[in-house]
Amino acid sequence: MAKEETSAKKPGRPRDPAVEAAVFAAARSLLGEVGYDAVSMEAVAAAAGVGKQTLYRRWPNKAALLVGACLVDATERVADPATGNLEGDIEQFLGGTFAALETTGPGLRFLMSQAGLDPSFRERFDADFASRRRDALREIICRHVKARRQVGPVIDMLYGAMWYRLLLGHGPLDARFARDLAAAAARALAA
Amino acid sequence: MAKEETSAKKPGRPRDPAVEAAVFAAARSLLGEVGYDAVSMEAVAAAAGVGKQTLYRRWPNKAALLVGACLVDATERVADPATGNLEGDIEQFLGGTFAALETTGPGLRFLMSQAGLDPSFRERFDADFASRRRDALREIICRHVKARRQVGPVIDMLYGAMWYRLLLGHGPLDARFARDLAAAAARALAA
DNA sequence: CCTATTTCGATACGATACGTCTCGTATTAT
DNA sequence: ATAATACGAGACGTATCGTATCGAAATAGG
Repeated sequence: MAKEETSAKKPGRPRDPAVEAAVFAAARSLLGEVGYDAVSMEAVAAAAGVGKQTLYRRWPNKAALLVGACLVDATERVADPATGNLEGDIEQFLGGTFAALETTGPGLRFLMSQAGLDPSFRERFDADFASRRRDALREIICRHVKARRQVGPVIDMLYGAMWYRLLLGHGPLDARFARDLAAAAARALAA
Repeated sequence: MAKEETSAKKPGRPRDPAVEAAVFAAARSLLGEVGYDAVSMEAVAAAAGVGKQTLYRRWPNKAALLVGACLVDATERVADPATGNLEGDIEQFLGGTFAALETTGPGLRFLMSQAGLDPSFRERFDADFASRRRDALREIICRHVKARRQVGPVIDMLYGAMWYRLLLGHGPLDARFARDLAAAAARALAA
């Protein structure tokens, strides 16, 4: 065990370090354009300028490749809001989150879909990503709200509304939606 | 136009009325067991005891068949609430919806995941299933609420919270959650 | 310098599933 | 009786996944 400490003692030709970045970029681009089903491994290989066997040498299957490609930049950063009141803080936090989705939206939508399909990935995705976002929003809300009893369901409603629109695309994720959600949440949390 | 008034004047052999129910039952069962991708049309045909061409004679593709199977089930099993007040009606509608998820939850989770992966399926799933469920909830809410402005976002929050928990599994979809959501929605919609 | 080992791009290959097409049979209206 | 349609069954073409193989290139060890 623990043979990877020096990271390379193998005799043969080393792996090209540029392959992974090229493959991930090609995969994210294709995923955002046509969706998971329509992304073929041959298209990824062609767009990245590599052979198909190189893909299967590094990733066990198509899902693992695309999950890896989307996970590398899923760690988005949303600035901490400070408007002074509950509704304003929620609106600013959601607005920043929605703005980040302009670039990371397709990848995150794919990751959530994968979470719905794969129970083991679901656990990791919730623990490493989704639950941390909920905690960030919870901390903002709890600055203003004393009664913590209703905070949990409201957080699920806010993030749920975001994912619902991200997954189905039946409505925009824009500043107005952030304002409407913040207003509804503030009324729901009012003592 | 409007040829379906008498429902049948065509010469040939009529369609077997038992086929649709058998196909939908087989499709829902397989969908809950193995997931969208692993459900093959040949397996549905075999489980329902029909020929493959019979499936393609009635549904244009696999996606339409599975969406139809789940839509029929959802509309049949969620009763129209009549408690007399907004919060009670929402709670009863959500409670009935959550109860139906005990059996249909896995299948619906697969369908929503597929919607996130496949843009063309996303359109069909929203138009044929999700938007109809939103309309059903909207009609219930609009019996009590005059100001229609905030109804749309609140519907996205309610159904969003349901799908969020169904996909990630970080919290239960039980009667208490239905009550908490109904209470929050009623406060958000209060004039 | 020489050999073993591994990666590289390229491509042939088997397996699987969608959706179409055909076949012979059964059932209905005219 | 005839035309038209639905039925179960299954062959067929196309597409994609994932595997296997090939010659060339790159690296470590002797």
